[in-house]
Amino acid sequence: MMELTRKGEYAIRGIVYLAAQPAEQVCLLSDIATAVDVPQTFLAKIFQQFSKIGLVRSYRGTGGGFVLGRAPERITLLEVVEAVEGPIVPNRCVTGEGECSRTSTCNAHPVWVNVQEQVRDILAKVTLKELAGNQD
Amino acid sequence: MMELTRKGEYAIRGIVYLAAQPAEQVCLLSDIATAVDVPQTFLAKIFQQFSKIGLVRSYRGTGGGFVLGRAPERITLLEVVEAVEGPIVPNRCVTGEGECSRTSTCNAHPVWVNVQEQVRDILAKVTLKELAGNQD
DNA sequence: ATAAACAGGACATAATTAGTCTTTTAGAGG
DNA sequence: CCTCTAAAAGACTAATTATGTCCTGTTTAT
Ligand code: SF4
Ligand code: SF4
Repeated sequence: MMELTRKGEYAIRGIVYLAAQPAEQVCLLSDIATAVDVPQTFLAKIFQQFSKIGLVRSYRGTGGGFVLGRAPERITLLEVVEAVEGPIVPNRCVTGEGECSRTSTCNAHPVWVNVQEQVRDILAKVTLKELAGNQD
Repeated sequence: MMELTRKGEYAIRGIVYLAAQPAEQVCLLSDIATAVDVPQTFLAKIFQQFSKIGLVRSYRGTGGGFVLGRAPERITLLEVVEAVEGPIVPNRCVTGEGECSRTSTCNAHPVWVNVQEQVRDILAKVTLKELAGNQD
């Protein structure tokens, strides 16, 4: 239960690698994929998602590649995970919608809300700077 | 990410219903399934798993059914969830095995260990007694 | 122009989820 | 002993999700 998918794991590895590079260093997808040991085509999809929401900036053509969208200390693990896995939802009933008719009376519901908050809180407090630290 | 499956949700609903009954009240699977709105054959599988590890006791034949295996205040939500969903593992690397070669140097690893601990802790502090409270 | 590199979409395969169905086993009652 | 009841067990199926690949297009530097 509650397992990060490979996509999520790859996403973290990829962007942490970027965060570990010198600022504004443009990196080739092929280099990142090799370095973090992820299929390049798969990582491409992941970085496209990052790019759309500005977590990374991409440059096409010769000399192109990827650069981190913001300073590493201003990107949290929560953002990275939610970018590719969607919101953290331990049970249907915490999506906000009328997903379960029992929500109003259910004693378990607040527990899941609590789990969601705690997990989000932990991930929100970790930045890419910390994750990229001393990769030497 | 991190979503409880229907099986897990059904498991909780089913055993909470049982916990809400008078002690030693034998309940028919068909009644439980109807009450908590779960396909009976599916719930059967779930209760078989409960039975194997003693969370419930089962009786066959006429007058048979299911009874809670221990007092509701001595069964935690964590036990119930892990019974049907397996251990709570937010990422492969916290299974204990040599699942990822980067574990020893990875800065993200301790974060997942932390997530696991926090979630387990929350679920372990909730008992069936609390979940079954005032179902009137 | 042309080659480098990312973007986007369609596709393929495997694994997991969410069940159903059928047969077997155990117990209660006549 | 016979039969009815109810759970146990295992085989099976359909739908969904995960995990990719492949092909074509677009942008950009030289
Ligand atoms: S925990 Fe309660 S509110 Fe949430 S899905 Fe289950 S029954 Fe519904
Ligand atoms: S978080 Fe780190 S240790 Fe865990 S699987 Fe990912 S790379 Fe490996």
